[in-house]
Amino acid sequence: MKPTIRDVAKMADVSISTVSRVMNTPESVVESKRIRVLEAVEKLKYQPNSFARGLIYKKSFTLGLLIPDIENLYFAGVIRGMQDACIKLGYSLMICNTDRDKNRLLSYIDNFHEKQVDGVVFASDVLYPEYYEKLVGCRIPFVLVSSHSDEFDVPCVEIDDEAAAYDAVKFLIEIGHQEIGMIGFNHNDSISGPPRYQGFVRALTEFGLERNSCNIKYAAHRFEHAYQAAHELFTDYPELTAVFCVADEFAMGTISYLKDRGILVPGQVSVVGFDNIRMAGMFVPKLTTIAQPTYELGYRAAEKLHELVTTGTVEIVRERMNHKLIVRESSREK
Amino acid sequence: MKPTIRDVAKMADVSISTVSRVMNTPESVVESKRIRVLEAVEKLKYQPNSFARGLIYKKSFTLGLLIPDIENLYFAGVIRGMQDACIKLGYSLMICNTDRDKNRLLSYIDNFHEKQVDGVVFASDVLYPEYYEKLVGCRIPFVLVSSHSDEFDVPCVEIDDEAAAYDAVKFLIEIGHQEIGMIGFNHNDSISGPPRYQGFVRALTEFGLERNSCNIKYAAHRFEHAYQAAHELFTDYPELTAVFCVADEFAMGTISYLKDRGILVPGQVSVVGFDNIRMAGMFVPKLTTIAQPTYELGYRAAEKLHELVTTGTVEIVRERMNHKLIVRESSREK
DNA sequence: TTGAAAGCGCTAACAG
DNA sequence: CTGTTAGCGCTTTCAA
Repeated sequence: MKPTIRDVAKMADVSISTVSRVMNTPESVVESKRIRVLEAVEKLKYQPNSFARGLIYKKSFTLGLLIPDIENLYFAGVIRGMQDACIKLGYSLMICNTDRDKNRLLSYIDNFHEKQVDGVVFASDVLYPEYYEKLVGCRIPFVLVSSHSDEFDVPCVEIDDEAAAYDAVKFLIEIGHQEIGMIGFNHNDSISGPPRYQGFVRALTEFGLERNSCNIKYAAHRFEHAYQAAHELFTDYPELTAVFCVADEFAMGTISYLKDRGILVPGQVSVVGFDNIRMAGMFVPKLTTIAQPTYELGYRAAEKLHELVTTGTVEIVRERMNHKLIVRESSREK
Repeated sequence: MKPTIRDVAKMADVSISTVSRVMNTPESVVESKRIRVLEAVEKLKYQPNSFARGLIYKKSFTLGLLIPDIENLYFAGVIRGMQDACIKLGYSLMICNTDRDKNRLLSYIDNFHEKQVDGVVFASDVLYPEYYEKLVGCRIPFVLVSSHSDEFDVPCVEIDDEAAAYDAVKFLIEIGHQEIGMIGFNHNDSISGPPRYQGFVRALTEFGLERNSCNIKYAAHRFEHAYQAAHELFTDYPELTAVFCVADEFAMGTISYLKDRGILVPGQVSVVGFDNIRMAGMFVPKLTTIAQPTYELGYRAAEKLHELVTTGTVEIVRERMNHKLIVRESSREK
């Protein structure tokens, strides 16, 4: 049996209130007793029971994180950032991978509710009304990371997807490409799909390249789909010399396809990715891409959630972080 | 305020015990009351407070998972498997990423202790005596995944690293390679380092190629280190036509290096990896590698831990799962 | 500065 | 079948 406060009290020959005091406000206990208690705590390896504490404080000091796909390296950074912030704030973290399954996500919320998490971070997916209502119904405060909601007024932290996509495409144009394609996220089940598409179109328009704005194929989230999308893209538009991919995985899938077709990257076609996942620098060729500050995104999201949980509100509802173009080997001047 | 059992009881006009019964043994309550209670539960979105429950059951129905590096895709599979097993078993999962930091790991154990997790899975790292003692001191049952301990008698589930490495090297030899090198894990801070090295040597010896057994460089866990190790390996042994890498990341780093040196893979040098992470099939060239059943490893580890937690012991202490050689494009006959 | 006692929300034994 | 009640381990008044 784990030792309880009573065991410690007995061993130190004091009352349980005294033990409780040394655990919480040690300065309010005379040194002699405090030392005895501390010794007993040490000897028994006593840890206050967090159930009993939770019952009283009505707080679990635990945060939840909902991510769509743990096999996507993008989230590893977010998790690390959130985890570090949690340590700093004295919270534990409960990470749940939904595999983009609605029911699974809903049942994780039930879980969070039951376990009384103090708040949850919802990552990088669209916040369907069902999710919103469930979270609100369970009275669980939450924030979004790499996502936002036009429909509901939910705090979030993300980058400016439109501007980032614009920068990527503008770069391609500035190094001389005139025939540019894109491999994007489906608009209906993705939050960053539309803004990245708009950024693509804006850059094109600005440089008088509107005719390119239909050179698009869509893929789900994995490189296999991007491989297929690249096939469709180059079948329909064989003249392309550059493609903007809204994810590094897509860029890898595209390059993989091009390689199988015998098309050189960046020799014949330039490819730029998005996210700057860790592998981007290891791919052959190394990826030119838009870097997202994933670690900081996660860190800020946790801080923001903490702010929401403790004060009941947040200063800035919609927070933006900076992206950055990183030029490596997968792109070349035309 | 979250509703309590009392609120439900009042609304349904029954006693709190009746509410408790419909939550736990519904068949022991007459239908009329049961329905009233269920309606009240629904209306109030009542969830039994898990602190109160935990206090009584002395169980948190939560398992902990300690992983060394969440940015390593190898663990994504393990996590998914464990998560699915947890859902099946009615447990929650608390994932902690140690970043291979001893103090961080130790403090996560404190955390687990405080949060009263019912057990923990320790992944893929060496179980130092400090860790073992702490876990035992906190009376937390635990199992190892992709790891084992010679020193302590701890249940574990892993593959046969020696045999897997042997298979990889044997494959290289059988397709005609005579000059083979290896990029391995350092032996002192890695659990699979020694057996994979032994498998390498055994295959070499069996085919009369012992002279190759010193063609080894070591790397830490990231591809950058493997890139460097590959540089050293080919500087010392330029005659090599094949290299066995103990991780897919190492294979990618090696290929990346070779590419930068202008050496063709698999044209001039064959490379085989280990793990079969998801990206292995997307790399250029696609990786020949040893596949580990990561999902199953995680799943079994959770089941095993559950067995340990509920029965106090496990049937099989050291459990082995099967690996499999997957031949793709990074290797070629000599 | 310290101890006794109430009570957080729930389950389970006990009576009825 | 159902209600009353005694704790689970802890924090926090309230007195002393």
